[in-house]
Amino acid sequence: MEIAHTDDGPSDLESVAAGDHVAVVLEELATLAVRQVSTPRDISLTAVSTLAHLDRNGPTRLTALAVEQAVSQPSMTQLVQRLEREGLVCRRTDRRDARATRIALTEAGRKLLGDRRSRRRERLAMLLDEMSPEERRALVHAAETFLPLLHRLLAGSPAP
Amino acid sequence: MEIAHTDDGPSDLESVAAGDHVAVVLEELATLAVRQVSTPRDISLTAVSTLAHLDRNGPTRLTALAVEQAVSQPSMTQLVQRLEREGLVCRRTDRRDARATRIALTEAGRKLLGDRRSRRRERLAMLLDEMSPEERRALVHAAETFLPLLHRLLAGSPAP
DNA sequence: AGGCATTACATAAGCTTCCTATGCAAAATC
DNA sequence: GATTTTGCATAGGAAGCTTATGTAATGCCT
Repeated sequence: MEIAHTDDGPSDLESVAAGDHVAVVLEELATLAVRQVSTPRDISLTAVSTLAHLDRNGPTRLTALAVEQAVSQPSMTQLVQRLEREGLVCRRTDRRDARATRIALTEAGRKLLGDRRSRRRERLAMLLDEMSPEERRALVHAAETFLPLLHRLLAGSPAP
Repeated sequence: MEIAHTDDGPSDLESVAAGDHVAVVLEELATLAVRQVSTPRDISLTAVSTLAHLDRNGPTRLTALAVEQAVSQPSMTQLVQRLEREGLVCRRTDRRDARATRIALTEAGRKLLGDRRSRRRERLAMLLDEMSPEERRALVHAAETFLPLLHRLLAGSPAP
């Protein structure tokens, strides 16, 4: 293969070496995350993520939600129908555009998010409580260092 | 709520504070990982993970694979049938136990894993190549610090 | 204003991957 | 040797996603 973009030969070698390290970590990380997240207790990942978006950004159009969650528009239609049936969101027809509907979080939806957050918070606190204060500080620091770098890394990554 | 386990009051408070930080990072991490991973390019996550297990551990019983991947036995039966149809694994009946079948990786399966790895390796190297050497080193260091701590954190976590 | 393309969403049909319930043969146990 | 257990297969079904298509409202253009 010929990756001949610029003249940074040595940098490229370093990148490969670093990649071997990072790849292992990323793989494990992905496995952990998927194991933790992709086992829906009662509601799907996309559903929670959508509710969270509505909580942060207020009423949003269906198509915008689909783009945000990187799913097709029909998928989001289905999801919203489910969430509406469960009383977690409600639709408001846009006054200015009779085609569009603005999806909004209901009180029940907000409560569900809150409950999930506090449960996770408790659980995490219990786990952290079993670590020593040094470990805890180290974890917080490592997490805060790692995340922006990971974002930086994936910044140039094309959409999957 | 009353979490009155021992007398480590101040530690508990610290845990909650740390948890708030870590939770944000973990959430983002999970989102990134899921976005990257759970979009199967050509083969499902469980499939790849199963192949990887076979590559590391050699021929394995179907039930053991199911436990390993945390799916039901029928699901694993289906998955193995698919993988077999695609020529990625083969079944060998156990000589000592006529009920059992040992699932083994074929050459094609090993090749698929290798191809995936080298592709990922290239991609990661390209991404890392756009970072400065300092950023690269920082990322490697952060990753290596973060992972063991995360493992330590999840050690006491019950199975989801 | 009328005609046409575009936009926002809904519906239909199908795929993948998982599940539970059940069946059956080989092995283990008594 | 009869019964239970184990290892796997099959049947039937649900969740969540997809593409293809339909429909109504809007914007644009002459």
